[in-house]
Amino acid sequence: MVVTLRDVARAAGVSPATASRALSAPDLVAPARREHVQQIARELGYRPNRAARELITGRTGNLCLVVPDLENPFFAAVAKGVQARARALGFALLVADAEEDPRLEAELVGHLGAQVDGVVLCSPRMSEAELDRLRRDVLDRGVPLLLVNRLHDGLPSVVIDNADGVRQAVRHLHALGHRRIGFAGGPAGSWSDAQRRRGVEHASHGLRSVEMVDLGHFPPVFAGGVAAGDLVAASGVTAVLAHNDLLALGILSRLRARGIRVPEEVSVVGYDDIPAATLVSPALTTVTVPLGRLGRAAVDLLVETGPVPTVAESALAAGLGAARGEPDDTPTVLIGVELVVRASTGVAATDAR
Amino acid sequence: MVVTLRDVARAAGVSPATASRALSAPDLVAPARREHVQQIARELGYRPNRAARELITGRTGNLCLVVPDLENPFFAAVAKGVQARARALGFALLVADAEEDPRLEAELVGHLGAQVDGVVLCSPRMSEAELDRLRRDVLDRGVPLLLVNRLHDGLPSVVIDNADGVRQAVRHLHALGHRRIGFAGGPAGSWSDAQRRRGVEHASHGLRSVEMVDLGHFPPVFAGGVAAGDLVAASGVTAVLAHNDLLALGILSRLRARGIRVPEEVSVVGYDDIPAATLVSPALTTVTVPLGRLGRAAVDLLVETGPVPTVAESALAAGLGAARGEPDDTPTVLIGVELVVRASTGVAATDAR
DNA sequence: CGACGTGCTGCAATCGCATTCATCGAACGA
DNA sequence: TCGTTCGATGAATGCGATTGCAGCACGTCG
Repeated sequence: MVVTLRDVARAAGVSPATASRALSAPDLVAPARREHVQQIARELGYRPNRAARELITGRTGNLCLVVPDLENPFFAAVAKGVQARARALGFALLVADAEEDPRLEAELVGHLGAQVDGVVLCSPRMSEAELDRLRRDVLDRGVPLLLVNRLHDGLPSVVIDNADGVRQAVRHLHALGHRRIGFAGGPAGSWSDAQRRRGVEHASHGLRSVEMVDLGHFPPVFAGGVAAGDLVAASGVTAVLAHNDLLALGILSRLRARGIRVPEEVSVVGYDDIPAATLVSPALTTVTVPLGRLGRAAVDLLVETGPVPTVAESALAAGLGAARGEPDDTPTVLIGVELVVRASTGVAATDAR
Repeated sequence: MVVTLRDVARAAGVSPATASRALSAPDLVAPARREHVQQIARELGYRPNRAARELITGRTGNLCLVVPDLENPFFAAVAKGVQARARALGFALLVADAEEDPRLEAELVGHLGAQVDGVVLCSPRMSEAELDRLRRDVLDRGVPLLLVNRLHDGLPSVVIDNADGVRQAVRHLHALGHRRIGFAGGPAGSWSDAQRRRGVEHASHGLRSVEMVDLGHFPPVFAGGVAAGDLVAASGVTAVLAHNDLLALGILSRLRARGIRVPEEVSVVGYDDIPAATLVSPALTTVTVPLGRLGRAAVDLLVETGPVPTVAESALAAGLGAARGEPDDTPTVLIGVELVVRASTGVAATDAR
């Protein structure tokens, strides 16, 4: 029924050991014999049993991705990149949707971490404490864990260059003559919100006479943007930078519904460049984040990081430092971003509004 | 380091056999002892090794989902539903993105099928022949395979009630006074295009004096809709029904760009109700497909179908018929749909255009 | 000509768990 | 009281692949 290694070995007239080596450690077998075994294996349609292999090698050939919401285009794009690179490297990908619940995220990492060779975690809102618990788990179990778009001591990560993205956006608006610029932030607990907020401050310091107006925190969804839109209108800014595109689209929609013209009266800039950004009119000026590349980079870094030394080994290697959770040099990849100017930004209105 | 069943057994003072039974066949062990073992297992943080269990039971605890494009909101929504239900049933989910390539889809099903307990396949464009090859593979290997939104003899499937969706849309337009209605179809090879096209014909037969105008086949993306938009304008229809929302959004955008007002001059109806449908203005009237429910239903049906009898067994059971690939009664679930009326449809223009 | 690599190959021991089969004691009926 | 049955338990086996170790043949060098 199903072809096993013994079948191949028998058919090729060698021992199972040799057959195994011919297929997965070719240098150890004499060339002629090696070819022969491989040929037989091909003919018989032999497929190594992954469970058996995993049992003895400890490697599963699977990676795992945990995201808050698969339907969110941001994470969908990351997932696509992760999936592509994983497959290219010969891994299958387990995907888990945590339904926006940080506790569930942690649980999923715990459960799935046991059956994979590495975990990519997108968790903008998990608490630092929880994250630290996961990090310790990782040290215990030797399953590498990588963070997307978030930094944490002791965990490798791939992050977006938010400071630069925000800087580009602010400079763009400044160049168009905007001097009072609103910032519609993301959720208060979100790591990337904190990042971008800091980026905004930093960017505005470098420019003359720019005043940034903090419009507050909003849920990073369309409805959040609708609420934000009214604040934009009331604040008297001539431009607004939103935490992400969905928020920006909500703002756009609300402004238009209230008869405020975009970009003539107010310019709007988003972040992420999700597909819908080009489907609306005016098309959204936004910061495009190469999410596919981000996902691929995540897998590369994860695999390159390799099996994590167990807690005992790492304690030996690093003295007590590592065991006590002190920051060490964990690899981080920075993903560059680019502003794409579309129709939602324009020259600032000259008359005082 | 890692707790094994032997450790639990030793700590509980029983044999590994009893420990195993206490945890996975509780009725076979005396209540007191059972509790005790379970308690110990909990204290030690015992986790059964999935590879070992798989090796002996043949069950992996994983399901697999193959989709053409994870970033497509349609498939993202299905994936979310599949994922949720799979987890609820104790399965992990392997997700594979086939990059819109039917050949890759088949290959993925082949590879991943070997390491899962069931496969959910979304493949609108795979050829019938290829599909049939997969079906035969399934019989060989005993891995259940389920089709989403497509029918094929011998394979269970979950399909959308396209005929009804189209009927609702056409009746809606008819009620608004439209008499010449355009249909912008999907890709020529697509199964659901054929379905909807048939639905259109059928629906229009039931109504007096409705003329359906076939505008042709279009790639089911925004750009396809832009092209379709011009055909809509040239065809003199007062309403158009698009194969899916992306297409409809493209049409909407093109019509507006050409100064044709929606819905005053032309009404537009989409299909699928993707998130972006509510983000544009006018918001898109469309047929909402409960994709999450579809995904969940798919998993339920897949699991319920259970392990497929091997080819030998089924041949015995069904005589030569099954082996010769004759149609048998494979279970099919029909997912109902609903028209949601938004702002892109209105009363037909009374003046001849 | 003998000792010692060197290069391949096979034996056998895992890996962690489920499951079959035999055993043993208790409970029950006669 | 004894035989029988049944329920609970443990010892042993095997799932399929990998791998340390030993053995074998051959070549080389002293």
